Amino acid sequence: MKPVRTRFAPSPTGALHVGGARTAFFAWLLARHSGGKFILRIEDTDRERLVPGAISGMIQELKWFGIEPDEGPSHAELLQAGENIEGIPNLGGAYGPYIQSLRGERYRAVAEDLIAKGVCYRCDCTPAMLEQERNEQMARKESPGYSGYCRDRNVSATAKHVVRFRMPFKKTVVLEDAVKGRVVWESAPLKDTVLLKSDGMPTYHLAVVVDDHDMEITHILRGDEWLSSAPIHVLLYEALGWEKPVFAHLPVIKGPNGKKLSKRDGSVNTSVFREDGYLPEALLNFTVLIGWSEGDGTEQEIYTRQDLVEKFSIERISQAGGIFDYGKLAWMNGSYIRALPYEEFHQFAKQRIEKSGFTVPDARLRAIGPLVQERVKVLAEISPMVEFLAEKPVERDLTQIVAKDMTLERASEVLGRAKDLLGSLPSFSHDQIEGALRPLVTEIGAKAGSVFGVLRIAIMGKKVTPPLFESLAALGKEETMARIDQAVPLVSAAAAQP
RNA sequence: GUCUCCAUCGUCUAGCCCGGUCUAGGACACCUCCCUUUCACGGAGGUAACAGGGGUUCGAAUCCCCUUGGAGACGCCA
Repeated sequence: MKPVRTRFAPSPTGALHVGGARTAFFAWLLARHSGGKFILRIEDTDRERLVPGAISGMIQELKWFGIEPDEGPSHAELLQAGENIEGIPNLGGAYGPYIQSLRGERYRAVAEDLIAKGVCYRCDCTPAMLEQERNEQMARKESPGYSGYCRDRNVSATAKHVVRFRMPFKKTVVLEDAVKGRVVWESAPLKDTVLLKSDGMPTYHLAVVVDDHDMEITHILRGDEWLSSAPIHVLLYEALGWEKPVFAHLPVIKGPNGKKLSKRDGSVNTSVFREDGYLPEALLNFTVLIGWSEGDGTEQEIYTRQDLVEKFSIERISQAGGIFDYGKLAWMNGSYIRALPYEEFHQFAKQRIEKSGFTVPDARLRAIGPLVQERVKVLAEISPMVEFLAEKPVERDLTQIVAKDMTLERASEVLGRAKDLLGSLPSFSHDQIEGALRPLVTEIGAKAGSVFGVLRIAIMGKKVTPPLFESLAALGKEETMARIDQAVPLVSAAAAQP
């Protein structure tokens, strides 16, 4: 049994997408599960769509998820490709370079070999010719594809040309896919695909086959969208006399509308989820569960990275695509946040507050933090929830005070009484505050929610806040009294309005 | 248009390969109730699915065929 080697092979045309991330997770999980290697390879053969910084970005995003490839672009390679290496691990490995644009010679050599074998041929048709051909085919309602005009023209190697695969006229191509099962194609409609572009760069089809072979990849895990070009790859392996790796085509992740997940559906880039305050463990857990299930009858939904590594298997990958349910992700993320040791949550809270541009004394935050921790689903919700602790003026929407059993007049009374009650407290603990305020409810004769609601608005400026007594205790007596004093005239004035 | 893949609650899925134990299980969401100072958390219930039609069989969510629906591919993009 050969040691397992899997790879994630993104093209650096943008940021890491959750779909791509899940492909990476599956490949990484399989490698870790079987004690094999996980390789990162960059497929940057399209010079036009290349986005500077994308390679470093990919590596950083994977790192955020706690995934560091066993092999991948070294610093030297990154530099050659014009990438930044600051804060980027120096991967490297025995099968490099791991950036395809650095391996051009190898592909060209294989292409020459293929031409010599008669499997491929040179073609000098211009893009304009091809487009016209395609349009005519479409007009005739035929399936579009290259006619094979240059097949036997022996186009000179010195002319500007591409190299095409000579698709057999009649051949049955069979792929035993690890998730889809046996898939069969007839070669005829497959057409003569370009393998080497006129700029000397390989297309995906050539590069992927050559690299997976050269890098001794044993399992190709990739998105469903590649299934239709798999027969080309199978034929290439056969023509080259190379042993095929295991293919596993992963079910797609769809948006809520059932179509391919796109920015319109919500966040798609992992960096955006990070900024919103999703935890990497939660996002990983969630995405892995789209298209994979343990399936032993347990009701488990929350899996640690280690659980996943132990339990993952290619056999349990499902065939049908799944919709990315943002709501369920939010639930799961909240569950991960609640499970955090408080100190960790505290640090996250401090970072978030700092980013929001206000300051909260650490003692105040610490007093209320645990209550906030069980209330947020994403880290971004922390700041608005603790903003009342900041040393800055409170903005109050007094209209929110009014309820079925609460008027502004009565609110004035509530505030006046609360001021007396709280003001005479020797210490400002949760119990003391509750002891003082509880009797006020019966005294006023309104629902507890309404009475305490008045205090929430007056002191914290919001109707929905962490629990009142804890909040006041966190604020401290001095600040609480000051805020009541500020609110009293405002409420009286509002009550006096017609 | 051609090719390929897919099809269990609204969503993620278990069950399907090895038909009976499935009056189809879990989770998210939703609804009700409990807890309760708001919001959450937690707890107890509830609504909700085998796409349709034919076979095969004593028996089908499970096997076969067809239909329908959905998705992807058909580029000197990956």
